[in-house]
Amino acid sequence: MTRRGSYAKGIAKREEILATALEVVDRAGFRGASVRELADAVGLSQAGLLHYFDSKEELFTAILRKRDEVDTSRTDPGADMVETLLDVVRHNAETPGLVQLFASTSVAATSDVGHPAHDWFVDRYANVLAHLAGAVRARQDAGEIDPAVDADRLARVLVAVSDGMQVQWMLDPEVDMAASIELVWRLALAAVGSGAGATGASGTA
Amino acid sequence: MTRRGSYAKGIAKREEILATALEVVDRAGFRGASVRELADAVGLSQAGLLHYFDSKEELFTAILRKRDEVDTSRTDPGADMVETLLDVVRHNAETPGLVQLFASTSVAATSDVGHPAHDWFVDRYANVLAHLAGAVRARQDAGEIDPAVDADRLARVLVAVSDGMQVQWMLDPEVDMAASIELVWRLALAAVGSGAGATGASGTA
DNA sequence: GTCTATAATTTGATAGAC
DNA sequence: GTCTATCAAATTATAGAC
Repeated sequence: MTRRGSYAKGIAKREEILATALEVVDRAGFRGASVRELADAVGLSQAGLLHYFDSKEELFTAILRKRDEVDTSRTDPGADMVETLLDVVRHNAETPGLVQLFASTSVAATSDVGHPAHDWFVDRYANVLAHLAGAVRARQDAGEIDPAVDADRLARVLVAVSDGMQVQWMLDPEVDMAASIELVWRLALAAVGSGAGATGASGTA
Repeated sequence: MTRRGSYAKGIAKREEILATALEVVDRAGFRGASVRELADAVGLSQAGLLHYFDSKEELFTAILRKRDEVDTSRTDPGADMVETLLDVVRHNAETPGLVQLFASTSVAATSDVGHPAHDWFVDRYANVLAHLAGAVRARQDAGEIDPAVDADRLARVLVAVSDGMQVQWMLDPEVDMAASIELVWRLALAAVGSGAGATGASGTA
């Protein structure tokens, strides 16, 4: 019954800690918080908290993992992926601390191959991109998006807008992150049959 | 002749240091580098380097400022702002260290009002957004972009794509950051007269 | 399983000689 | 103006008592 990487570590309690940590980061924000701060917040000593996680990075990554889990369960599995993305982004606007944690961790982990969360981010982006590209292709098949548009590229744009708007939103919480994604999507739908996909290169990267 | 904030600090030498630091970060990368590391690289002791900058954050911000300066001088002042953005982003793909430094500093500074670089980022984004929105409006006046599209919002999208693609590019340097911006721009131009601007809210945020 | 205590570093910043 | 030396603080991680 033990899970890979967390053998003998009291999984139930671990989950409980993560649930609490999620709320704490959400409410109190994340300002490069230390393990000790988070430990205090969840009602454990620093050593007590690290008993459940191998390192600081593993701890914070676990929180992000948990966040994804919660988002997934809150979200309609049958919904269009773009709608799901919009839903998650709208929800993000109510969890500043998690946006902060995600933004800083994503930069740290993606820019360092040795970071404990690097591989997780690789998988996460690959997964989201694949789903979004699928949604784009579905619209292309339905004749609603110009088939000349590179679906993978448009998927990357949607993810980039989601990530990039977080910075602008942190600078000014009045900014509507979801509306930016909607604008891109609307433009893609409106540009059907206008040759917007025309480009020199045909590669996807 | 002394400048605000750098009185009695040997401006010429400071500039020389920044020029070197720019190259160093560019070449050697930036992995949350310490002042000491950078000091070694520019041929000064840690104390010697901090003689020219009030703090670590001020130092790294100065590097980013310098980068902008160099970009501005490398760039055609009369060019369309979107073309300029593309030019800068294409150039970024050749300076991984600076992208890394920018990404992590922007997250740290925007998420913390007390960060020494916070105000600079506020100004920087306001400036870039204003220029891009102007470029959008020019196209709208020329009938090349649907006037119903919110120019400020499209400007935010362009900036968000630029920022967001940096993360995807750090995960995979094969990714073409500029091509994503081009796609958005092409979609905007292609969607003219198709009602893509239609939306419930009319606010810009 | 949780805590106390502490190890082992590291870092930014300052004081003061030269 | 630059360096050496050092400070003071903070952090993660671990060892070991209970």
